[in-house]
Amino acid sequence: MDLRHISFRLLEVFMSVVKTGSISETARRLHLTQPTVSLQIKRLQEAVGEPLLLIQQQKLHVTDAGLELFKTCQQVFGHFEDYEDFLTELNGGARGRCKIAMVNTAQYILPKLLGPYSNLHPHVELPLEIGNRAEVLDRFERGEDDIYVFSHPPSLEHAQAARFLHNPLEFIVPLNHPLANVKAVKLTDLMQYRFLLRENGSATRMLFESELQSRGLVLSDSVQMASNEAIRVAVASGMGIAVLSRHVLAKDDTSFKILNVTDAHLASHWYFVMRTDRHISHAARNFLKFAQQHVEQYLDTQWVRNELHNLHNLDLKLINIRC
Amino acid sequence: MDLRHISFRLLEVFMSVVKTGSISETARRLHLTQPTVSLQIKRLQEAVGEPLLLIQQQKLHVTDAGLELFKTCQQVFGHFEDYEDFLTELNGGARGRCKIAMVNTAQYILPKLLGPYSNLHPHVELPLEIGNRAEVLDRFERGEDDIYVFSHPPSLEHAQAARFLHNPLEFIVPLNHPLANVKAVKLTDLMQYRFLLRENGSATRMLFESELQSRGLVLSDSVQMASNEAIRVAVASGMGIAVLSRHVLAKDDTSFKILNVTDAHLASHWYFVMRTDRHISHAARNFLKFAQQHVEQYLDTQWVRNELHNLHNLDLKLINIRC
DNA sequence: GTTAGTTATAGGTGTTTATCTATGGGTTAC
DNA sequence: GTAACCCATAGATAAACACCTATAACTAAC
Repeated sequence: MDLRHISFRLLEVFMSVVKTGSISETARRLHLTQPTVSLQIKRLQEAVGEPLLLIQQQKLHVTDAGLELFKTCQQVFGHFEDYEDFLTELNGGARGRCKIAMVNTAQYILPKLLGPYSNLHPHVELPLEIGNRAEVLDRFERGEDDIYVFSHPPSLEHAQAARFLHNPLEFIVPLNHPLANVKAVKLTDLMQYRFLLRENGSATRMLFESELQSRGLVLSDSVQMASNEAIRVAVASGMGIAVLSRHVLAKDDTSFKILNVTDAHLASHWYFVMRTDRHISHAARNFLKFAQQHVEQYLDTQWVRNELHNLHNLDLKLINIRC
Repeated sequence: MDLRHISFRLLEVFMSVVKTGSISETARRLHLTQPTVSLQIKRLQEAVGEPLLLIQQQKLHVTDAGLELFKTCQQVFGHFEDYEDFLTELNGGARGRCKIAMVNTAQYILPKLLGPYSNLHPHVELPLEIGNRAEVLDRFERGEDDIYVFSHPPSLEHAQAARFLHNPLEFIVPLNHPLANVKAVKLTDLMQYRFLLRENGSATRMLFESELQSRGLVLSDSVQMASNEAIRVAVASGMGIAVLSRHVLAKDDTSFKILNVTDAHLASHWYFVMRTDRHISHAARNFLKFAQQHVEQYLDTQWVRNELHNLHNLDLKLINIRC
């Protein structure tokens, strides 16, 4: 039996012949001519090396080998139907994987969207990668993930990005800090204090430092710390003051004080970023659609800046990835 | 998803790529060139309408859709392997159907062969048809069965036949018959008695009547009866005398007497007959082979005339039956 | 920076295919 | 015996396929 050159079309034709018990009838149903069907069956028989149909008493008769092949075909087509169902789910975004890499700070925000999404589509795998800006940029370079989350979008080629959330920065000081109860302070007032900063390259730090530079200000003292959490706790315990994303600060957290800095309103935005040259999984596409429709619902409405519609010129790309 | 033009070869190639994780390696293994494999995969992806493989970090990576397709293919090939096993059994004659039609008298003989054969190949279906000569000839005409058993072979076109057993006819009389204890009788001595005969067309009767005709003898009285059994019982109960196949008479049956007719040794042979224009099932072929090898073992050796080797120019014919 | 290894693409070729139309032989039904 | 079916075969054609070679582009390793 040599199936190499047997196509599924051929099996379809064969099955129809078995079902109708007639070559002519099959031809009519499949909009073919009778000789075509005759020939197809002949080819199939040659491939199988066994008679499948024969004529007895002027009637088409299915041999044992033919009947068994018919059953086999039923099974096979069943499997492909299952596969088609799988594809449908995949296309509907109900299944698959959406790999997301985000910078540290985003972990205060994104889970609010991921939670509801994951509940809606429990079969979608959502592996998350969290790293500092440099690490996430690396992953982007290598195209390891479907979606990247940055504040301060990287202006790389092959990148497309869209905002979804405002990202205001706040100055925080310990409760017992001299400025803690001052109603309005200026940026220059802060320069004399020790600043606790994230590592170089962090979007928050970049934003802050570029503001300082543009105003010709210089910090008198700074300490580098690896995480927002560490900085928040360090500030609360009096180690210094800091600039942190509003989203990092719980509303009811009274272990520090937020300053009202009247002459500096630092802010960036949170972006979903994707490579334009990579295939975008259905799950990823679907998650973005979900985000577009539900950011207002699941994130603080006052900060939402939903520009995700900009992304939806994503179309399915097949394998020719390198183009 | 449009599988119509997808051949099994294509799926094979795809599976190899998934297994090796490399297009080039697959090309080497399947003795193809790398572009060929590349192109095949591309075609398959177009047919499925979904990316199956993509390149991540310079490595070929199977997508969810690809992996699922791979699993589907495994299943599908599994089914076809099962089917191939089935065909193998079929070809070995271990499975299938061998439809046999025989004339009444043969039912005293054939079961002795069919029993052992059926025990050897329990999966072979052996539907038997039993009828008088005219009925079996009809079946032959319509090609309803694989094998026919006749004494006195029909000289039809599209028929091939081979002997396997001698079929001597015996004259039997009731125990209290005047000739019952006569050592040697002549055929003419019998003409005055009432003969119990099978229906017209029966091989036994044909043989007997042609013998009478050639000798210019005429029966004085005869009664027609439908079965050998009926005749045997009727003879035993004194209703008349009869000519019957030796094989119909049990060796230890003492309810009648076999005459020693010195001037008439009527005999024919038992034949397996087949149509030459019909496909011969593997099971039928196999049964004939079995018969050829085992007639001596299962039938009375003294009567065996094994000429079945004459049949074994049977070769497999595909559907073009009408030729 | 050269080499050896990927994969994709372009272009070419002989073969196979999926079809068709036309025809012939056979059967069934009237 | 004619009409209306059935199926098989022959012959033709355009498309698709299965391959190839040659080449380009990219990466990893030396």
